[in-house]
Amino acid sequence: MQRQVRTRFAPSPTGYMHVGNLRTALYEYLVAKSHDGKFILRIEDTDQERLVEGAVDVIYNTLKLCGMQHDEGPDIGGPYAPYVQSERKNLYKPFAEELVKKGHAYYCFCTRERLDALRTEAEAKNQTFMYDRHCLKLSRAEIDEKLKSGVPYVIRQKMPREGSTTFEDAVYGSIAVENNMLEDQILLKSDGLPTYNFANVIDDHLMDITHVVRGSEYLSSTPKYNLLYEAFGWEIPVYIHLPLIVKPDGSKISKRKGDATFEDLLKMGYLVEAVINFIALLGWSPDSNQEIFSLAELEKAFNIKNISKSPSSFDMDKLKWFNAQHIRAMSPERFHDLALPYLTESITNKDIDLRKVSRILQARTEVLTDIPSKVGFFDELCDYDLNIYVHKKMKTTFENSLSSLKEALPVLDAIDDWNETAIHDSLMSLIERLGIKNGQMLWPVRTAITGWEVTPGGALEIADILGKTETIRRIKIGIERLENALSASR
RNA sequence: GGCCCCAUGGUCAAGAGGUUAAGACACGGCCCUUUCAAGGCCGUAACGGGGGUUCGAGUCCCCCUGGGGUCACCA
Repeated sequence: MQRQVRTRFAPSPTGYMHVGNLRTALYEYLVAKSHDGKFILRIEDTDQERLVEGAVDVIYNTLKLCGMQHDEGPDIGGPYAPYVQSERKNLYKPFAEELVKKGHAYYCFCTRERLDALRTEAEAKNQTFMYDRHCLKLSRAEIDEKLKSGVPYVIRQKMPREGSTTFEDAVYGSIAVENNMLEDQILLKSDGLPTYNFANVIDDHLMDITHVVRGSEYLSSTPKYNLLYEAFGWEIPVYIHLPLIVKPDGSKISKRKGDATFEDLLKMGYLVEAVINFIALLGWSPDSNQEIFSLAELEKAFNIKNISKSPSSFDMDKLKWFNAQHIRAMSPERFHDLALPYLTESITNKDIDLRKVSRILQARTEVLTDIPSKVGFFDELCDYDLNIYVHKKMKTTFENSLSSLKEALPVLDAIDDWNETAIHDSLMSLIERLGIKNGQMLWPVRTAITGWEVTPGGALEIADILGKTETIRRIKIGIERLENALSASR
């Protein structure tokens, strides 16, 4: 019996969720769920200078919205509580001290000033700065003395000087790094809190995390973590480093550069499930050619071996397509619920049946925010350029448009039970009787009742939605305007 | 710059030595059609370069080039 798979999403509360982070969360969730494992949420807030109010709620909301319910976390507790690093603050120091005793770490009393000076100096010489191990040379007595007199200190990891460290990654394979490239990184900060680099190892071990999933930007610091696990004699987790999601220009998606966050995408009219579907396929591909996935389907299809190594770029066109696919696939009821707030932005006329508008819109909507600009003509008929009556392919002119409208008027007026079928039947038999092409009747009618060159839906659907009175009124306006134009030109 | 990673059409990507090098987005065309969509059909378009290994290389090795990541008392 193997250990139960446990993954963890360990964001720092920054107040927003960018898509790279969200994808990491998704893959962590999928790795766990595809193995019947547990998905844990842990908040990494050891940077006291970057605390953001309400930021943790953003994380909860996002996971909830996406349907990636965590099995353990700060809000719901669990056997490894607490799940917030700042609430675990007292737990890390003894581990750091243990490392000092074992000779894998040491106290460092260097001031920031000294470090900064060293760094500046190195930069001036165009060298890579690396801590000079100044405090490693301190004697036992000197250390005790400084400790006793309360000199601020940090604890640094002592890296081996020789040899190399190798680690295995489930997607990148075996990676080796020369130990002399590893800096004696800080484990415990002078405020007593651990750095991410330390806390993450301690917590992953304490919380029994079996698979560490994170972005490939952590690849280069992973050897240091391995050394830590080894120093403690702990079992090393499976590492799953994910290729980066980059922008179309190839650069990293970064916070603070105005790149769209998950929240932004929702505001832009994208669906949660479309975003999830899209990012699931950025860096992973299924065994089949299937492209449209629900979260539940992803849980079944996901596997670690199909994660790719190369970075992929976030293509809004493709996202838009996924969004359109999900919109088309949903029930008319759900689409209507989603569309409603956008519809009411440009339709205030209470006589318009918004449910019917939704129906003609569903196949024509790629993002929800497209909606308001598509339906304004329902609300009121604006002034329009008469030239739109003239359509080459429909073979329409001012003259035959006018005559079609005049013919249509009494026929429509005669309909008692105004509905799409009745309108259809009346107009179609009229067309047959007149012996003209459908377009020669329907194009002018649609033009007259909308005033727009392009509309969602055709003459019949729109006439039905507008209602008899309004349809007739608009056709009369069309007739009048066309007559005026024709008599003026004579 | 040091170290690490990556490299198939514009984009996402299949491909695990022998394929006419899938599929999708975007783009173009055609069909359907009362506009626009949706849908259907068709098309343009790729293995970065050079050396090896092999009967045979997109697939394996090396070099180059290009791109990215990382070098904090941030995570």
